[in-house]
Amino acid sequence: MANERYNAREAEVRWQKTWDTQKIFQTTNEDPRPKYYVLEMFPYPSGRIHIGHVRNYTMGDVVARYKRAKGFNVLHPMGWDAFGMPAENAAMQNKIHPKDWTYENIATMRAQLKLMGLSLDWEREFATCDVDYYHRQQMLFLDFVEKGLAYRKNAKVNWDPVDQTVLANEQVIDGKGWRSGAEVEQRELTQWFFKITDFADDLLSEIDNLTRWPDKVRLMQRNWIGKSEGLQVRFQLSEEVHGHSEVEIFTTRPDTLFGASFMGLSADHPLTKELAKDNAELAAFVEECHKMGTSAAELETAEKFGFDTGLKVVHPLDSSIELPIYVANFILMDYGTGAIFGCPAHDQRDLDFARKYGLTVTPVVLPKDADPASFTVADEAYTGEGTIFNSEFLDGMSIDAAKDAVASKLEAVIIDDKPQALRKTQYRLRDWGISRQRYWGCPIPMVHCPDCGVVPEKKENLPIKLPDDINFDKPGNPLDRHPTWRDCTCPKCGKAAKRETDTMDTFVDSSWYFARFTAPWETNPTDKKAVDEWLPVDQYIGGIEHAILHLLYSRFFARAMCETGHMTVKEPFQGLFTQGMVVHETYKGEDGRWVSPAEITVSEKDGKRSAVHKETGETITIGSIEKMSKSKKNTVDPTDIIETYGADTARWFMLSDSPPERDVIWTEAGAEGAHRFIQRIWRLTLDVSEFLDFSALEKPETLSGEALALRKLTHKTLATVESTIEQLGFNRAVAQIYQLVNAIASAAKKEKLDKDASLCWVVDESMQLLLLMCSPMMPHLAEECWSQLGKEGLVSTQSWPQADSAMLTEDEITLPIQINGKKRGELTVAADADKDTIEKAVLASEPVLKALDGKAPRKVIVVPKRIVNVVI
RNA sequence: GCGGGCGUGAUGGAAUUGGUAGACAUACAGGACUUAAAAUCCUGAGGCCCUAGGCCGUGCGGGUUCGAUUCCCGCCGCCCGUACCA
Repeated sequence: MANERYNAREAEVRWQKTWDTQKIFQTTNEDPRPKYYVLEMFPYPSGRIHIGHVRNYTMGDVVARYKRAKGFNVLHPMGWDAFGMPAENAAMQNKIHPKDWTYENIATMRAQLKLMGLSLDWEREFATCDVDYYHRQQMLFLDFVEKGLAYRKNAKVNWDPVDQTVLANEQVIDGKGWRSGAEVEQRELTQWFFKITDFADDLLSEIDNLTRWPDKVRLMQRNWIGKSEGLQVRFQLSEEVHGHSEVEIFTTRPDTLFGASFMGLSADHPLTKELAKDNAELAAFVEECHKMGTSAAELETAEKFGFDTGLKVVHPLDSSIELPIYVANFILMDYGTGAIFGCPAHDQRDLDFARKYGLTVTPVVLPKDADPASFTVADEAYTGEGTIFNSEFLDGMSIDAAKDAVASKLEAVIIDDKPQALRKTQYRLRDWGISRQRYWGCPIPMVHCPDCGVVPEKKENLPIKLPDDINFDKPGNPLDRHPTWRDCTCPKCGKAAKRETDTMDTFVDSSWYFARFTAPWETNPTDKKAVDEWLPVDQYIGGIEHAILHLLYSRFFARAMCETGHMTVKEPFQGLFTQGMVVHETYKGEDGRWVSPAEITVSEKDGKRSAVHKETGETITIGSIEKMSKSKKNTVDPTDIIETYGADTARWFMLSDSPPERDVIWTEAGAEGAHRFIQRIWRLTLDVSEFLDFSALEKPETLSGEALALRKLTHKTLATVESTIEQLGFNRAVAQIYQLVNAIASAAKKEKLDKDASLCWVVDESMQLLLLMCSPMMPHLAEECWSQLGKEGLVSTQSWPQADSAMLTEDEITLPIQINGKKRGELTVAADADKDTIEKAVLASEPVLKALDGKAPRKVIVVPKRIVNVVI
């Protein structure tokens, strides 16, 4: 065995330079070969790359390199999702300008990424905070305004009354502002929205065609859009109040109308607002409702409260019944009409509410086999199937029939020239609020003119640049208090006017960057020819946390960009893969402070792992495995890993073991194991280059013994690696490669090779195929070994090899024999043996004869090429 | 609360998608080489029972099936999203 160690640090930089000077990863739009667009979700420039990035970008890089070898013109770009709150937080805490902070981070992270040897086209790089980029985003915004896809309306925000500023949901902790600790209030502001609901139906139905998306993501998007068929019903008030004579509700369960025991209004319902004007108690209740954050999780887990208005509505199907009207904190103004009827027996929230306020609970859906006389609902609402009862003319109907009967009946009732009820399709999806009262985002290019109102800025006046001379000494939006930035002239009448100071949600930036990558130099947002050729992205890779919002917003943007003539592809991502997180153990010192993995040494004794501080010797407690985070200090810096072991080790480890869609635990041992394997391939390469006389190799006519076995294994491995990479099952590809290396290593012994010329040829072929297979995953090592073996050119530019189909078939196969479903033996038969032959052989086999003991089997199940089961 | 997912040896996981559970790797133990260590190579191993051999075993409890890690129902635990974190 050769002893020279592979010097990854030296070799990796050298090969990166070679790829760079030969520009082999730069992509031109004019290339005639079939295109393949592989994209990983671009990073937020938080400061340094983390292992999660390494995992994400390695996966994409394997696909990019593999597809390049397969003959595709591959687009594999990189950029920065560079606007957002952390830059402003850094500005407040460290007195650094958000722009400087961001671009410094980008420089650091770019340098880190370059060490990984990713096959990226860096010529196309941009950051969303580049004026060039947000200039084009402002153009898109104006086009959206023109098409009615952007508009203004009121919406609620989290308001910090002490800091006098709008808070993000994550800045609200237990209902209090994170900085001031003040109780957060809901406030209404006029804000900009994108009309994503215009596309609700298309966004929903096209999910069916996203066959290369994970089912779970498709399901989540369907549920998010939340299409439901229901009935909008007008309930008449028993007496007119403030000019209101009725309240309209939306329900998906009109079949349960006879189980209604109350009506519920949102705290923001127009009637609630009217009533609160001269009802101090109600006004106080509404204010109480507003002392909550705006996030759904918070609203829905909060205890349910109601306020009895004392008003009544008349039951639409039985005028002798009157229902009380409550204002309740769990009814959202955003969904339906902001009013509901409560049927406690068949809705859990309504039931909780009814129990709290002592309202009646009348079941109207009878489960199958239940007794109508005794069926009651206690603490759990019945939401299942059944037959309608306690419901007059609906009794005995199925749920669906009753829904239809109620709809038909109320449609026919005319009040004030309008039917009392309308069948309606409702979506849970709401329009996308994009206004942010922050500095570090894309300015919304609109002007507020005292005479003309809200007017779009002229395109020729774009870009509306962010001013640099700002500070974060005071709370609130620096754009608001900038001495001059707001001042402008009205694009319509030319008089003095003010700029909009809201900036755009950073999700806007990431909703079209994939389109911009196809022609980042273009003066328009897109080069239509380029974008239509490159899109959709063939393989998009990123975290599951983006399953809904980012992906849905991007799908909306593609549609909106189609409507405004910027492209014609409406589904941006044809293939989607969601990778898991990288997690790590946590460590705590004696005083309970978090300690980073770099500060400690872990040892194992008698199966018990313990840790001590490297410098102080202090005992360290090993804690649970958690998502890597700065606050818990359980992060691993990829640059440290690359300096210690090299980029290929980091890449290989991130692909090994864990299925890519699942979380992976970063362990030092795992990294060392990956590194040992890299050294093993290098030693194997040195051995082979020493033992083989490459000039004397000749393809043998026939193969037998170990040479045949190795060649079969090599080609089978090639076929498997190919199919697993196609499925992004990298961990399985890795396991196959381990096995192949074990086999090559045992064949590549000097004494064996000296005796067997055909084995020499097979080993040479196996090594070449091995390196080609490894190249997408460990590209630097593959180059180094390729050149060590004296092969021509760069591995990175070789074509993907084709497996020899003659090597993939077996003459004989071994079938497991089961008796009563348990494995009791094996049977070797010809691969093409038919059922009868197998059955006869099985019945004559030793374990079966023994188990049957002269009796006849009850049943024999033969699954060709799989298994035989004898039932006794 | 709601929506989605995951759970297999000491550990990461594999299992041709209903057909031999534990491939491959990590950690561990023993051996070889070495003055020694590292590296490397070889060997062992799911648990239990005294062996032949057998029993148990894929979070827990049920079900469907000749056969279930895989499908169905109900629990438990953890994770993601929940519209202003990105």
